[in-house]
Parts: sequence; structure tokens; C-alpha cells
Amino acid sequence: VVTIKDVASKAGVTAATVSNVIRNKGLVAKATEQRVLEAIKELGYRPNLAARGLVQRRGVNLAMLLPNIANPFYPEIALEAEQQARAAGYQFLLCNTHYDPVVSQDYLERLAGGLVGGVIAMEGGIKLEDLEEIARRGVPVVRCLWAELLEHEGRQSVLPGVDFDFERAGELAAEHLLSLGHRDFWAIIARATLDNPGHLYRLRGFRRGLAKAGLTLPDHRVHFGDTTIESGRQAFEAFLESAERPTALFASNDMMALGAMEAALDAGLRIPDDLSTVGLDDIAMSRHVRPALTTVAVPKLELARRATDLLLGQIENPQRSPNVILLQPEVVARQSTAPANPQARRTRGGLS
Amino acid sequence: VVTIKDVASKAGVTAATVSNVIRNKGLVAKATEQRVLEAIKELGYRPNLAARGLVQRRGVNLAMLLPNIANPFYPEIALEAEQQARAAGYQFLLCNTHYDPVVSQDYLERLAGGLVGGVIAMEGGIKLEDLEEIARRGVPVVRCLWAELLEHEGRQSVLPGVDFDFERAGELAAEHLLSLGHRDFWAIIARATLDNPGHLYRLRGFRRGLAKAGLTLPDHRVHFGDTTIESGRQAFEAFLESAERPTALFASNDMMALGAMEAALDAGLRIPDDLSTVGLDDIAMSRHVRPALTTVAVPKLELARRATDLLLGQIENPQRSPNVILLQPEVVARQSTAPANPQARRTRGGLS
DNA sequence: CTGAAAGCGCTTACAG
DNA sequence: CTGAAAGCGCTTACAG
Repeated sequence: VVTIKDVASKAGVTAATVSNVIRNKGLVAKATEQRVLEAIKELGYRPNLAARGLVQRRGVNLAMLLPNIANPFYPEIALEAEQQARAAGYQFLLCNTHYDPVVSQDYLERLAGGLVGGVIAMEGGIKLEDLEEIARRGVPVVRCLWAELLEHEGRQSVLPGVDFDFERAGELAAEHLLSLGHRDFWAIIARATLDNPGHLYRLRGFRRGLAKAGLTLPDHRVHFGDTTIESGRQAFEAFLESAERPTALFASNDMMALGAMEAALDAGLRIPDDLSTVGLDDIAMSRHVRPALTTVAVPKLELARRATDLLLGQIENPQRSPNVILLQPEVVARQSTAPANPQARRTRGGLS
Repeated sequence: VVTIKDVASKAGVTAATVSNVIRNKGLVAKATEQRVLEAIKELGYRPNLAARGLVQRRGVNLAMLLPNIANPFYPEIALEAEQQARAAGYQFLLCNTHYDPVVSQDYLERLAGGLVGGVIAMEGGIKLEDLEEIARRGVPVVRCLWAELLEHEGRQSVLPGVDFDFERAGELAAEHLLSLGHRDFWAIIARATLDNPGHLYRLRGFRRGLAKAGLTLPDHRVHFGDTTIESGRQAFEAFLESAERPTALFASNDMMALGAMEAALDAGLRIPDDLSTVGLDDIAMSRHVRPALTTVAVPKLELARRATDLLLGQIENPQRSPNVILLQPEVVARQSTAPANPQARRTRGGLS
């Protein structure tokens, strides 16, 4: 509760001077500076950032909105963005939206109310209007992974952003499996909340890949989940109740793929011998489980860096025309996929 | 960039009145209120929270400092705390400290500078002085999981907090393994950064458990890591270079246990047949991998709730005497532990 | 090099 | 019920 005035009077100067030494304007006499510094130390003075932000009309923090902190995909991105932000002198705050538009709005609202100098918004529950609204109010914004949502709604956005070709990622998953000789597939697709169409594009890409080989994926071979590992497990258990036994599985994210593997293993299936599995994301856990998960990687570090660059760029130069970057997928082949096996075990316990 | 004055003049009233309708003081005439509301809508006015916070001398947000967002243990706690906070009308911000005192200080500093109405500080890199400093400046603080650090440094803290008996947790791990007939052990212990002694207490407890059965754990059977899955893997690979083959392993957190299992599986060891493994934390992933990890659980949901309660309590009633809560461990037996097996496979590939 | 003044956008007593 | 005034803690031109 010690203010700049307290320091000023103790040092026998005025608040403006204290302010100058703090901000290192270099236009303060050595001796005065010394006195002020001492007063600051003695009083244990700390500037009130809210007040500073109020005057300077900008926050000292950057924030990232992400839909689900429990899916490692996001923390992995956040970690890198945070490094970049800190290197540039910004603090980095994480906000978990739970894929909820109301929660998201609420965060955006308050963050824009002077708390923050810029925000990175990962797609997932946030309404584009809300995002554009705070941008209109002068808060630098960059959106990540919004391409599919925008296309789905037939909208354009003037906000800078970095996207990823999820449809192509799905197609790559199909190509990988096809190249191993698989012809029969299951797919587990997240349908987050609402009409979030993100994962639908991954499915569309997967089907496009199959189509190029003259194959199709019937609707009953597709199960919809909610991005969690638990949901992947349940989806696969549902599959097991049918009599069909495709030799390969595509899950629209790694967490669901991991859950599906759990269920498959529990049912006595061998991976990859009886079932090849491919995910999408390439979270760290995927290379640590056994069998290690084959997946289509999102370049998370690059995503984070590009997003931070765009944000910092905007902050420094608000006029810059909106930049949009598109990142490309890549398959990382590990242990969970193998050539289609005619001897595949088809049922719990026994060999076919 | 539309301010309360703009609204006021458009509605033909004064800023104070606008303020009153916004804060629903109920002392504004219906008609005036109507006009003000309309003006707000038309202008798209949003209050500047920084300014409000400045006047009211408190932030509208709560923050949690945690050492590593990439270790699911923390997100799982954060998620629950966030729910509680939101239920109470607060926004919830996450700050990742990387176990770094400087980063932590920086966050504390800025958060305390008006951005935040209270903070929950998970132990890990934060310096107690820094925490107490912001508490002294009037920011409500609750510390989580600091008991071991305080004891280690022979200090007391007047801050309210919620702790967990990590030493007893280690002891429980030993008891579980002993009850299965194991007599020879390895341990992988995190030594975070600095002199962070947290995990040393887990080791101490583990040894205490063994001692009660007349057993000891020689130092060369203990490997120190850094809390990550990667580090658990490396630690176990180091163990494999010795000729010794204990039948059981204790890791001071689940992530390291998972990494150790990865290395063990890769070396051709069967879990639990050749090696029983127990972790500590009970993160979600532990029950989804195969074999599912036996672990000593930290009651994360309760931890989160208690911490939030303490924080909210302080905010409402700053005079309350510091409350300290101690949570107890519990072992969750899953697939990674089994009775000691005399036929254990001791080496890559072959049977013993 | 230093200070006086104005102002950032809001809220809080206090009059009326 | 509404407004005038003061103030939250800082920074920014502008004098001097």
C-alpha cells in the first residue's frame, strides 16, 4: 500500500521523477536517482500495474485462451508461446474455456478490460463475434486453428491467425494406412461441443484419402466422441459390440486414439498386429506409451512461435495488415501401425 | 474506446449515474436506467476493469501459480479450482512458473500490482518471501503443498494453506510393495530444481516404510530425475546398466513412473511379472495406460476445493486466522504391481 | 535535470 | 433519484 508519492516525499522529489527513474528514462541526475532507489528499497515500493496500464492504455500481459487444459495438446503449445512472450518482456496468462462460448466471452470481456495487451485465441467454443469485438476495441488478437470453423460458417475473418490443414491431416492418415495394405477402417471423431466442425474436416480428409483408393468408410464405422481419452475408450468399446473387425482405426486426436488403444488392449486385441491405430496431434504422451502411437503431427512449436510473432507484431505495429499462416501436417510412424495382417485376432482371447 | 462519459452524455446523465445502473445499486429511476442501458447497448460500452480495480483496490480475477503445466497433475487441480472460482464469480488465470523463482517472482509481482484479487500458489520454485511479500501488500494468498519445503528450511508460515502428507505417501508405497512380498527395490526421485526438497520427503517416507520391515534401500538404487516422463525413462535405463534386478520400483511421481515403465517394457521386462511399479499422484493417464499404474493418490479435487475455499474465505474476511489443512494419501492398486515373482525375467529377451 | 498540471476510466461519499 | 467533486496510482507532455 505504499505509493509512488510515498517514495517521492521520502526521497524529497516529485512523483514524476520517481516515475522517471523507475522507467529508466535516463534523464535523472545520478544523485537523485540514488536517493529514489534507496527510498524504493526502504519502503518496499512496487508500482501498481493497473494504474500504469490505465494511463498507458495497454496491459502488461498476454493471454492465451484454450479450450481444455487437460488435453496435453494445448499445454504443449502454451509452453512455447509463453517462452516467446516472456522473452519479449510479457507475462503470459492461460485461460481455460471448456469449449464454452459463455466462459470464453467472459474471459475475453474481462481481459479486454485493461488487463491484457493481447490475446491468442485457440479455436474451441469462442465465438468469432466476441473475438472480433475485442479486436475492434483495440486489443491485438491472433486466432489459431480457426480455418475450418470459418469455412464451415462461410465466413471471412480479418484477424491475423495461424491455421493448420486438418483436412489434409486426415487424408494423410488414410494414405498411411492404405500404404500398409489396410482396406477396412473404423474412425473415432470428436464433435466437441455445439456445431464445432473442426474434427469433421479431419474425417472428411480421411474419407477423401480413402476415396482416392476407391474405398469408402460407412457411417456406422464412425463413432463420435468428445476429444477425451475416456471418450475414445467408450467409442472403441461400442465398436467391439458389432461383429465387424476392421484392421485399422483412425482417431481424430491422440487422446481419443490412446483411449481406443486402452479398450482394444483390454479386449485382448494386439496392436498393431490385430489393429493398426493412428491419431492426430502428436502429443508427448503418444511417443511414451507402448505401443507408441503413430500419429499425424501438428507442428505445435511452430504454431506457438508464429502466433506469438503475429501478436507481438500487431502490438508494435497496429496497422499491419492481417497475416494468415497455414501449417502443414506430417505423419509420424511409430509402433501402433503395421502392414495389414490376415492372421489378425478377431475376438477376445482367441486367435482367428 | 468508449468510456463511461460517452455513455453518460449520450444518455443525458452523469458518469456517477451510469456507474450506478451498471453496478445495479437500485437507486436509479426506471426511466433513467432505461436510457442508460440503451446508450450502453448502442455504444457497445464495456467498463474498463483496470480502472474499476484501481478504485476498488482489488482485482476481479484469481490466479493460480503452478510449476509445470505439462505435468497433468497440475491441470487436474487447476481445472477444479477454476470451477469453484467461476462459481464464485471470479475469473481464473493460470501462470506457469517452470519451477523458476525469478519467473515466479515476476508473476507474483505483476499479479499483485492490481491485476488479481487473490492467488493460489502451488509449491515449486516460488520463494516463500515473495509470497509473503504480496500477502503483506494485501493480496489474499493460499499456498498449496508447501509443508515439506517449510519443514526443510525450518520455517513457519503464517499463510493459510493446504498440504499433503508426502512422507506418509512414500511410506504407503513401501507398505504396498512389502505386502506383495517384494524385498528389493529401486527408486526414482525427482529433485526438481534448486534445493526443492519436496520429493526427498517422499523418498524418506519410502525408506521409513522399508525400515519398519527391517529393510534398507541403498543409495545406488536411487536415481534422481526431474519430474518428467523423459527423466523417468532415462533413470530406468541407467538402472538397467547395472547387473542388479530388484523386483519393484517406486517413482516419486506418476510421470516418472510412466517413463520408467516405458523403458522397462522396451527392455523386454514384463510389468508387473518382472517388475512391480508404483507411482505417486494418480494422474488420469495412469489409469489409462496398460498396464495401468498402481499409485499413491493425492486427493486433487479436494485439494483444489479446499484451496479455493480458503482463498475465497480470506477475500471476504481478511481478518481470519490462517488455516492449514493436511490431506492424506491413499494407495490405488492397479495392474503395475503384483506379488513378487521368483521367476522374474531378468534380462532383455530371455527368461531367467 | 526536476516539478506542476492534467488526465487515464472508473467509483465513492456527500449534497441537494 | 441525480450530480459535483475528489480520488484511486500512475505517466506524459510541457515548463523552467
